[in-house]
Amino acid sequence: MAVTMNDVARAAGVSLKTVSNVLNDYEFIRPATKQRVHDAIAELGYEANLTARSLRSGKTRMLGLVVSDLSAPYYAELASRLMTVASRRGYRVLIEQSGAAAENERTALQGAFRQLTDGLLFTPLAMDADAVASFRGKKPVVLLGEHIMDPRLDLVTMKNAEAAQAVTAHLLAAGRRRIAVMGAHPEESAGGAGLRLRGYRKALEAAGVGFDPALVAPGEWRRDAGAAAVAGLLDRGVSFDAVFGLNDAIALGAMHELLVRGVRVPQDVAVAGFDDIDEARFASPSLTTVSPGMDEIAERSIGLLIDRIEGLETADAGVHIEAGFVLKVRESAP
Amino acid sequence: MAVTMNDVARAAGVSLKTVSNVLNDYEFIRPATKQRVHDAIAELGYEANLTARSLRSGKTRMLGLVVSDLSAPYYAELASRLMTVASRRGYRVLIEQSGAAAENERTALQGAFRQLTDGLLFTPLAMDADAVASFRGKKPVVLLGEHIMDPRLDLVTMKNAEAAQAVTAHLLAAGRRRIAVMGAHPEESAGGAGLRLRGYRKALEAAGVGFDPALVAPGEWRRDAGAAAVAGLLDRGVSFDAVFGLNDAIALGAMHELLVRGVRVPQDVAVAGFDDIDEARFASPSLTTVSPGMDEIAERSIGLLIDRIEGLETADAGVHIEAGFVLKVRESAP
DNA sequence: GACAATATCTGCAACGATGTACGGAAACAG
DNA sequence: CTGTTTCCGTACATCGTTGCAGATATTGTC
Repeated sequence: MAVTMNDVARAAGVSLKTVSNVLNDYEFIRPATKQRVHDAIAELGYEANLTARSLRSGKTRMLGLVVSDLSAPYYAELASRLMTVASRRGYRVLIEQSGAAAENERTALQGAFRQLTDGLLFTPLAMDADAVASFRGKKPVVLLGEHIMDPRLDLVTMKNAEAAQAVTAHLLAAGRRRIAVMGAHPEESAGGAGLRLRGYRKALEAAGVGFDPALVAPGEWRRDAGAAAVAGLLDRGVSFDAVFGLNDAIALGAMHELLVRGVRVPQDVAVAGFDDIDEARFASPSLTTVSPGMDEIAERSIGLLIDRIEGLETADAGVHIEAGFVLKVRESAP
Repeated sequence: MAVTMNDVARAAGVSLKTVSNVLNDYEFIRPATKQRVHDAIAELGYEANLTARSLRSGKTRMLGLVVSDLSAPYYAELASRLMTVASRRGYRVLIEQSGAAAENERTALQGAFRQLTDGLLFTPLAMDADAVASFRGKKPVVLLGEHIMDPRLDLVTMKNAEAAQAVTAHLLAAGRRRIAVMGAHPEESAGGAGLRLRGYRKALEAAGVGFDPALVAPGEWRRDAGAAAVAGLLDRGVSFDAVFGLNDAIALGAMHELLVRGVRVPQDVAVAGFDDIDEARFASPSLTTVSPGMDEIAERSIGLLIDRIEGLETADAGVHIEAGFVLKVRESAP
């Protein structure tokens, strides 16, 4: 049987409530009593029962993080940072994988997962703004990374369109004219894919280069999908002199398939990605990409969420935070 | 205010306890009453309060996973699979990053994290068997991946030494004689590094090739450490014709540095790793490595842990499970 | 038809903390 | 020295569930 507050109270010769008051930094306690309580706690090795505390207080001091797949490098790196930042403010992060399925996203917003957490960092991939707004419930939700620009919802995002435009412009500036895009999500309106694609088209337009739908390859944001997309284009005989992967995993998969097929990178085809995961730096050739400021995103999203939870942020409308980006020019597209 | 069991009881015209009994599959309930309760639950949209349930029952239905750093690809991929497997048995996984620091590993074993979980999957990097055994407490702990062969402790591992030996033997068979090893942890006795290193030496011995300490580069298991290790060897003028990274991240970082320096892989130096993370398949050249059967590890470690928690596994001594391995020969070391 | 055995349901206490309300002591004003 | 204010500490109820023990209904046995 674990040591309870009652045991501490008895040992310190005070009431149970006084122990509770000491632990909760209640103002009016004589230093002497406070000391006695602390001594008793140390002596007995008391640790507060978090479950009981949660039941009574209604707070769990856990944040929920909903991503499609934790094995995706971007999410893994993000989750790692989020956990570190959260712990500095005394919170833990509980992760849920949605597999990008609308049903799983809904249960994450409403079900048991929600109960276990005081607030949610949510990466909506299948749900749209209206669905999120109607299912989100009362506890704070901060949308992450994607770009559902809904005035009702808090959002921490990156400059998806601008960054994608910058990458594309970089490829164009290097003389590339037939830039294949990989990882488009045709039936998805929300989500970064659409915005990044928009940035791509805007860059083309600005450069006076025509948009060719044949160069747009749909696919999930995984290495194997990138490889498959390249294989598809090559097999169909579509010609292209650059690949823009809508995220790094896709770009790296694409680059691999190009090299396997004997296509030289960057001489024959330049390759660029999006996210600047650690792997991008160490790929061969190293991957040109855009860094969305993950540290800033982690810091500010956790900050906003906890501020909402603790009532420090009280804006009625959604708070929108957009992190900056940095183009990282490397060997794959100099 | 959320709907409670009491509300359901009132709506169904039964006692609170009967609702509880229905939810806990108590045997003696008339089908008719059971139906009424279920109807009331559906009508009111009742969901059990997990915190209250935990407080009363002492179970959280959460498993703890302690790894050094979730952004390490191996751990990210493992965590993802573990979560999926656990959810099939009705458990969630709460992750804690230890940073490979002994102090953090200890608090994960004893502190608040422990309270929140019914059992632990623990990757000890800094602690040794005795420390784990003495701090582990009463709830089940299954050691993961490393090779603290302690008869007191449950353990799911891979064939570290054998697999490392196989990789090294493969390099030797290809005619490599000066095989640099990267990622050694000199002052660590527990942990996979030592075992993998042992496998390496065993292979050398079996082939009658002398062991050269100058070829052993210490370093953390990250890409940048691999790159730094290669840089160190090259700068010191140490000659070598192969690199064995004690994990894939190290090997990939090493390979990157080699290529940057104009060393051809595999012609001049062959490179092999350990773990078979997804990235290894898509690297260029693709990375020869050994697959430790991650699916099997995930499946069996979760299985063992939950069996312990639920009292289905009652062996007094530690259960030891060793997953098989498969050598994946790819371009970096054909 | 009486008694035991079994099935079905219920009430109360408890898990371990916190919120509210209040009582007594000390400090201060007049 | 009384009355008010400020400190300090306590008792009791409560969060929403489950374990235990028991009450009541139903069935079976002879």
